Amino acid sequence: MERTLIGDLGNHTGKPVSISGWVDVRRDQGKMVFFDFRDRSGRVQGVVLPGSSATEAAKDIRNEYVVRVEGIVNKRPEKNVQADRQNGGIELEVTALEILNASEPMPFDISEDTSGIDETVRAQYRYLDLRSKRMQKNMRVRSEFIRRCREYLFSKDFTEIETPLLTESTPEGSRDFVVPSRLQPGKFYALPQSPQQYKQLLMTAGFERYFQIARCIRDEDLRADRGFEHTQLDVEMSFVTMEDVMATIEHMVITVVEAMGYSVKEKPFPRISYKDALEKYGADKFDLRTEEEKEKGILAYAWVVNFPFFEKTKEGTWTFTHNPFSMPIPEHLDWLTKGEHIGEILTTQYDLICNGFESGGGSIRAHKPEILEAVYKVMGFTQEELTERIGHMLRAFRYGTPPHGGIALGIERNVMNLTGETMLREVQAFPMTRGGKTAVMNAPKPLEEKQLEELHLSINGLDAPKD
RNA sequence: GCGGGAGUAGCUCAACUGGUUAGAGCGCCGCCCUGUCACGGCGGAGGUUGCGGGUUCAAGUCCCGUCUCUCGCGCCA
Repeated sequence: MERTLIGDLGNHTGKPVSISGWVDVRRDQGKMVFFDFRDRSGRVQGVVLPGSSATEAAKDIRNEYVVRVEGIVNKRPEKNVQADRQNGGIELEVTALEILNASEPMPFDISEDTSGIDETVRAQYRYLDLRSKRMQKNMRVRSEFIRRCREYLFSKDFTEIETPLLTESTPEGSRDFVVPSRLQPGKFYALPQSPQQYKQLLMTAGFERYFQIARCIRDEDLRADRGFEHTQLDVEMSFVTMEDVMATIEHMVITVVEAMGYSVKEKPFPRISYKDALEKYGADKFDLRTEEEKEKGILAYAWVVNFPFFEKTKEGTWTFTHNPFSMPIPEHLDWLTKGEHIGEILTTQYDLICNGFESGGGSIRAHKPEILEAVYKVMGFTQEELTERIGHMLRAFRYGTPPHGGIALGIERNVMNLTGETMLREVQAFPMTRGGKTAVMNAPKPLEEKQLEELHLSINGLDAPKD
């Protein structure tokens, strides 16, 4: 018999069906045994009546066993109807029970919110943690958010393009994760901190509208809302102004979150300058919701603009505040190329704020070599240094690179706002611990001697603990 | 790298100023139960108190070291 999803059983009243799934809970009454069966679509109560051919099997079955069940969908007797529950008006009269796989007792209770369970235990059994209702919901919200963004961007003629994971170190970025090269002894790849340079090169390549669900990897210490790996919705567009990018993204975000059933506090999104934000809220991130709106799960977006391009370092030299590949606002372009009023130059950067988090950020980019060069010269790079670091970008800009700009939205930050989670790990399937240990698997680990040899590496007296 | 919190049964926690055999709830195992829905009742098993030293007649408790988890700071174009 063909499998019916539990969520669809209501359409099969009075008929024989077969379902497959997990035993959510067993309630053994002696002569009668009740089960709640669960699959991806929901739950239903099963009854094994006295004298049923399934009675013997029912005695062996425990919670979280995987079973195939045959039975008849019956309407519940009036007094047993559970109106507030899925399938509360029906139950499955079990005629056959097949154990597809047994299960040991759960190491912790997955029938309720697991956020109180020790993180080490949750990480070790992440596949069980993910069975819990809240984690299932978080992963599904994440999937739907990504799906709807994709659909929106496809509808606006964007092309989805993947960029390399094995690449070159980012100039002046955060610390790189590096991968030793086997074919080029003593040389290393860096994992991307973002697809920034590649997506600009895709504008040179003439795609005009690009996006990618891009993994970004940075070797900086972890926080509740920050991991080694995160995913961003990376977007870049040609022939656009700040207004064009902001309008596109604003419309996408509103379309996506409203389709998911959320309410947006203010449309169009309010805008505030960096200077005013600091004066008004004391930070460039702020929460515009009232207490009541927080409870209702309303999303309060805002744009922050007019950031300074440069700031002084501790050593007294200049560095960029957001992105060295950005363009200054048009009125300040002259200052940049002449190297004047450095501290007063404003960048085309726009940050999207939502409920107190930075939801995304982007800018109009430098698309002419002399502008990018000017930025690096302000930061004290010599001609040789900047040729070494960004020569490939300067060259590309000499071959008809169109004016362009873009943005990146942090997927986890956005899903956190949608689900009300405050921990990054709660919206990632297999997150790391704060000490950098992977969920379930035991990475990082020492390499085998043979692997080290192939990579032309030695542990060189490095104290590598043996597991 | 720095500072705070935590580590006791499978899970969540308790155990006073150091003092009987380290307890409870849930879970687990066994028996009973024909309408339960977090079913219920009775009984039972389960502990290297993270690890290693030290002080003491006596350490879960005090001291030193160490590991792990976690929150924050530094860091994070």
